[in-house]
Amino acid sequence: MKQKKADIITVSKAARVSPSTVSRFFNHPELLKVATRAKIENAVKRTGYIRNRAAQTIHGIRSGTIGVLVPTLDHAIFAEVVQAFSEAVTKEGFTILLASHGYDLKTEYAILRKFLEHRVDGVVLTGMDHDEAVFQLIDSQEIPCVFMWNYSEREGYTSIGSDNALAGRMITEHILSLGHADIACMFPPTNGNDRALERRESVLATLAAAGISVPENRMLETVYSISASKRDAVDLFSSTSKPTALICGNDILATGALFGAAKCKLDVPKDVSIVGIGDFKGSSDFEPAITTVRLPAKQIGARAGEALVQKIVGGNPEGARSVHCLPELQVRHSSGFARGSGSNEEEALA
Amino acid sequence: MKQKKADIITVSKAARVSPSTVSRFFNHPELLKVATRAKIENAVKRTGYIRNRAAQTIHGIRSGTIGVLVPTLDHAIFAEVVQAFSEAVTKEGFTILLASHGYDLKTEYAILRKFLEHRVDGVVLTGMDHDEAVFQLIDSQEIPCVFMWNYSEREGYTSIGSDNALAGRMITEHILSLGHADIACMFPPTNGNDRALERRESVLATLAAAGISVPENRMLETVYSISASKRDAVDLFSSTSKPTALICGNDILATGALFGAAKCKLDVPKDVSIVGIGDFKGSSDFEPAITTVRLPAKQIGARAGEALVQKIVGGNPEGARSVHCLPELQVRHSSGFARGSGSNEEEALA
DNA sequence: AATAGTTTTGCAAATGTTTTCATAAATTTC
DNA sequence: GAAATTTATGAAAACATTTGCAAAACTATT
Repeated sequence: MKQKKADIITVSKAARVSPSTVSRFFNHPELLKVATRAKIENAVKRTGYIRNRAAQTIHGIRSGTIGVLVPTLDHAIFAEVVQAFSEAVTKEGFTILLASHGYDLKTEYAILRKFLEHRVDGVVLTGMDHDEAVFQLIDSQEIPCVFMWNYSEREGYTSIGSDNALAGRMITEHILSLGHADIACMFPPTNGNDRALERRESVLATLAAAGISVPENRMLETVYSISASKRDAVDLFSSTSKPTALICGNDILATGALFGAAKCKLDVPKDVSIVGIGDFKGSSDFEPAITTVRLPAKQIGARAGEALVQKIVGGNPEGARSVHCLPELQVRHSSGFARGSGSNEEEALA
Repeated sequence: MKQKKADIITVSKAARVSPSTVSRFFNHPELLKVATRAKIENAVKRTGYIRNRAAQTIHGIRSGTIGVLVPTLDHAIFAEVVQAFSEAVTKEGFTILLASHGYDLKTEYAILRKFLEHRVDGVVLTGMDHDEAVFQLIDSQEIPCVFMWNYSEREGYTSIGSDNALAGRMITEHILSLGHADIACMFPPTNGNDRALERRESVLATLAAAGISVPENRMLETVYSISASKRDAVDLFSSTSKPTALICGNDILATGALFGAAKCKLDVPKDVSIVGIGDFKGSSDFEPAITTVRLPAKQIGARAGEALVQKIVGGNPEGARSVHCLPELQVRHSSGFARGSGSNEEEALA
């Protein structure tokens, strides 16, 4: 029996009431008599009816969806942010439409358009580095929008995240405070990735301010992967003159670098200090535990979710202010005093 | 100027054609004269019109969305599967609706219903362990559906994934082949997680078949986290009689266990062999590289995506057959011969 | 230049809901 | 127990599209 999918009319017939009454059953049940409610409830069961949000949406009712746009889910950190975001908005009844652009800003624009075709109630984008068309589209469509991951003071937009430049400065100052002067850096490619760019620039600037410059061959550009960073670290550590410290643009690179050091039989932190940025999931349990700057991914995701929901249901699209989730230096065991810097100090807890 | 959002009528007026013509411009452009196309194209630009998929959807046209349901994105492995899936279906013009149920089967059912309200064109679920109502709903709604991650021969459903029991057997046989008899196990809680359950059962069964039973205190139930598994491993390794091998239900647990071993100054694999299941991202680069059974997450995600698209656009909902993505033993450096093996031959009756 | 044949376009109905307004039913009040 | 209220329900318009059908505008043919 090829019965068509039940619609509200099917239900209304089965319950011997009008379609409007069935609609009210779902949207304003308190307006119905208990008896009528029961009849309809029963009819819904029998017919297997499932409401059609598409049909509701064309009445200007919210679609109940939020578009989430990240570079990739392959980096655990974004997955974590998305998970936290998702939990925050699910609680309020929203479902997320998810897509990744692979660091391609044109793709990002195309996806945003697609989200708008689906009439999402709001969107979250990652970072502040976007095609100009993206900003224009957001403005012209007046769609509630939050930028997450970076904190930025760009006028007229809400961003929820951390200040990556600050994070870069913090980790660098930590390394400097340990007396290091012979420092190498390892950062991911920065195009389409303003987070990485800001970190690198501020690390370099902080070093420069301390009178330290990083020579070309100590400045590694390494794709985001443990195997690549392990390989590059092995190369670095195999050279005759090793640096006393390696600052990595994120904890994945630091992890790989630590494996590289282990492979080269280097003792961390005695022979070399290795630090990251991000404080990813395994970082604190690593042996040795990784010194890093914590960027509170879960908090960022959750806050971004709340802020966006606020914009959507709170009605005041200007409402949510940007919030800066402060980075926190986590001094652990992968960093120590520079080789031959003064005497053999004990580990100093700050 | 508070101009309302442009709809197809706004465009039709701007282009001085009828709404139907505008509709055709998008859906069957080849039916229009070049001149008309140009007029409309121009009008679309001027008005900033964005198509409304919700309105299309109520005509029975596909919504262009696929519902993806995973336990959580916090486990990198699921994020990876989702990423691969997403890439596969995005290529075909679909957008994904993503939600996680946190291993709660009732929540999963609720989310599935929500997906159906959004009139997704298809759904992917993780694993084969679901509320009976979930299967009923899928059957009654005749929605294209693929189960990913596990391979199963359950009649009438398409599953794309690996055989977890086989994976468990493979890693156990490897450990046995190295002469281990004093074996501990560490598995995550198994409720709502058939993958973990199948692995554990088959590991235990394989050991039993070899005449080895795992005493209560060597059978660890550890939540999926590096810190928990590190802690539990430290406890295990601190006891007076250490096992010669530890089989972990997944690579995250194995990673934590390796850190635990490092903390206890144990040499892996000389003092103890530690193996996992999954072959997660960092596993091959870990020091020592982790012996594990590879479950091809990327492949599973991609295949699942292709299969589902096939079901949706290919029209034949029965079309896509289940596919088994074979697990592969990866022998690396975290496993070795048992301490003092050779003299340790217990009664081996088969 | 009239006719037949095509191609292009518009009209109007249809899609599955919600909502306003009006009416019918139930309840309260005197 | 009838009138006045209040509450519950239905009819019909509205939402943003698509599409079958018919009319209009071209082309080709003679």
